[in-house]
Amino acid sequence: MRKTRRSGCPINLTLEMIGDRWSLIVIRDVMFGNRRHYGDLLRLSDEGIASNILADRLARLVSAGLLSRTDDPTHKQKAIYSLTESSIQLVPLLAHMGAWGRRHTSVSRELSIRAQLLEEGGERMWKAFMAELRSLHLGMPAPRRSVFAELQKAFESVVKQ
Amino acid sequence: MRKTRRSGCPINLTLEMIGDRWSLIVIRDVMFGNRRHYGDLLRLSDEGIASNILADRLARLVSAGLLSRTDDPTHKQKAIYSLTESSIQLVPLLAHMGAWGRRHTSVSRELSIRAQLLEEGGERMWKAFMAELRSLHLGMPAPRRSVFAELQKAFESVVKQ
DNA sequence: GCCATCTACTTGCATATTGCAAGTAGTATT
DNA sequence: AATACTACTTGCAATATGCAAGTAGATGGC
Repeated sequence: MRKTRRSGCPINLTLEMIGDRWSLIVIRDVMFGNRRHYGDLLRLSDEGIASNILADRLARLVSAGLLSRTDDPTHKQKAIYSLTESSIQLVPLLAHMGAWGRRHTSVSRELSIRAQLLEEGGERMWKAFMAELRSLHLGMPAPRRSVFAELQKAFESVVKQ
Repeated sequence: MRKTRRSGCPINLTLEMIGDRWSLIVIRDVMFGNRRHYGDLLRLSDEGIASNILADRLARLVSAGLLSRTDDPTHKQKAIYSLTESSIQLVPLLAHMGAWGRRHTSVSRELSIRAQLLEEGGERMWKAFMAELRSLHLGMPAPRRSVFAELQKAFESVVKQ
């Protein structure tokens, strides 16, 4: 743990919370991959996160209020990780990161189709996606539009090509 | 240096480029503070960056194409660091980070007034700011509106209170 | 010309973080 | 009763960070 914050600048404080190499990867997988269990996050990880790092990040994110952890009723050892309102509000940030990455790094086609859709969909799509995440993770009523399904479908059709 | 990229995901690749605790701080200071010399970045740093970390990050950012380094004609030892088109396109990302930080972390008033203005100004203001940065850093013609001056003025009026 | 100061860094070393591989205790399945 | 799955932990090596001090060359004042 770090002793104290470096400054009161909002960009700095955001970096102190999620500015490391794994926190946003974990949030991304929960958000876009709907991976809700430790094991899913570990084994399906595209980037190959180590088990101790994953455990550490999950604990940190829960204590920072960016994830919540609840028991899975179907299995006494399983825990379900959910987004919180704070992390759902990271959607525009992640969409921008994806858009920037598509332009300035050498992305792969399969893994950037979702970023492309989110960029093209704009604010309207982000709002719809956030409403859907609130239903999936916070128990709010489900919206009509499923951005999640749109993204999955596009991803799968690219993968199958 | 890291061997190879972890995955082709745009969010991951963006994180691999700027997802550490200092890169965006340096870019922020060049962008919003117009700090163009090593010494300014070191001595005026709100977060107290160490000299070796600063040297390392400047070198990395230059080699990643997020900053450029040119000789200062007024002093043979001075170097001028400038934003590039890639880093200028980080403006919306930084604006979102500032907006998120204002809502979800305990920011200080002086250091968040600029984030507030940028958030309220929206896309329109970001575009104007990017045009201004292109004039300051890339030698493009200067736009009429100076977002930089607006931000500075707001910052100073808050500090003087 | 001389010396103090300024310039962009580098160096050495202690501490913290990350990454890998293996292990653990309890739970569910067959 | 044995096997496999669950969410982790542990030990240790490699890497990154942070602090304090040092360096070589350039500039400015006298």
